[in-house]
Amino acid sequence: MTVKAPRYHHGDLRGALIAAGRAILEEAGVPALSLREVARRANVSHAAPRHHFPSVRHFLSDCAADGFDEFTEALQVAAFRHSVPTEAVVAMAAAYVQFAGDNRAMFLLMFDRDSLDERTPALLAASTRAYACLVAAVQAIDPALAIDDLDYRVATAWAIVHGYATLMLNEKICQRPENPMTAKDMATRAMRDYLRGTVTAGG
Amino acid sequence: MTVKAPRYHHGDLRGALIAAGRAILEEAGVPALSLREVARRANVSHAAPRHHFPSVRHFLSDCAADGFDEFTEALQVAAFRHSVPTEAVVAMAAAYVQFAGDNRAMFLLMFDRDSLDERTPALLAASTRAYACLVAAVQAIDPALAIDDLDYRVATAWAIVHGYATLMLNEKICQRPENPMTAKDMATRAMRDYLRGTVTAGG
DNA sequence: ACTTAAAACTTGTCAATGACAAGATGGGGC
DNA sequence: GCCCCATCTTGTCATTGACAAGTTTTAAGT
Repeated sequence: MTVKAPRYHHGDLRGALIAAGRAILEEAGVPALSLREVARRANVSHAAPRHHFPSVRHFLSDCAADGFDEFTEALQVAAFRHSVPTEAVVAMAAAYVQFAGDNRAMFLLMFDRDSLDERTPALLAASTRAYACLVAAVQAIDPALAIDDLDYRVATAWAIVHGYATLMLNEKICQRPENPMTAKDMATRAMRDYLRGTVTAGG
Repeated sequence: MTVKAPRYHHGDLRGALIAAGRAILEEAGVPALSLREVARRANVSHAAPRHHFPSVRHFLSDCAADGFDEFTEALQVAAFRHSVPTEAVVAMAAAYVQFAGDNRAMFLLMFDRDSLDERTPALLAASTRAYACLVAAVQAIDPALAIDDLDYRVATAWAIVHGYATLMLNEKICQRPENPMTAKDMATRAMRDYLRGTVTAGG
């Protein structure tokens, strides 16, 4: 990174704003994030973001799109390490909960419909890629499965990991400190149990 | 209800404020809910709520406590209709997703840690009752289960229904309109599959 | 019954926020 | 070399949560 003299035209203010937004999310969570705070971090006026994002909703949507991209990357890295389809899905489950724990505020934002505009192109594309990644992994277990059964299996696998992630982030899981099992451990075990129960039984 | 002449002292402003808050939640969702709007609905000044709730956080917590009470009631009604423990848990799963769909904003609020103060006595008590209700239903399936395995089973059952509920409320489920399965249908089926896989296999 | 303290409710104020309007600046197309 | 317009600015407004200080009613004590 070269030292930049402050110019009237930033050069890549849009990217800088998103980076600032993500930094705030990571450091202080969703409640601390405002367009004005983002502008302060980027050393621009409070109205500057408006020329790149029509509303705070659109700004958050583009931040979330960034998050979905990294999320998808993490899921794919986990899946690609395994050639057995069921093990790939189990690894994805672990990566899903891990990502949620490592990126609490971002994860909550990504699935907070009320704060986002789902029609934002970047968010739509990124979340679709993440979903496709999940579908592909589940379908690889049983490629000939009927479409309705596939829908159900994908939804259930997703619900298990998303439920664990959400409950964990809201401190509803692992309430007994003497239990060493983490939410990630349990989610992994749950995914294994589910796949064992349905796949071998011909769901 | 008798016609009330407007008095300086409301009589039960606290209750009226919570009722107003719940009405706003139902009609317009979380984003529309503010203490000032609640005060307007109750025909009191903008500072009146402050004498009953130290902050908006505490107000929302007491609203959420109300929600948890009705939630627990709905779960128990569903469970009590079945004498077979596994069927009771399956019925609770259906009731869980049903409640989330019927009370979207309230459900989202109930599990939004960032908006609540979990130490609020009413909320703490109400959410604990809901959790105890879930634990009891799952434990009834296999009363002799080791504590760690029970923890895991409760968490997984919870994650399945909570995952389905959360994904449904954020419009991540049932994206193909030609699939007639609702999130509630799938959650019920998933709970059945999970219990069949683990319970008969001896956890 | 009368006094008085406190609870309940009021108006007024402040800083922060999102959104908008209108002006200043400077880079790129011609 | 000149102008256009994207980019960034300052200024403003309504809304919100929180707080301060004053007013009205209830209720407790004598």
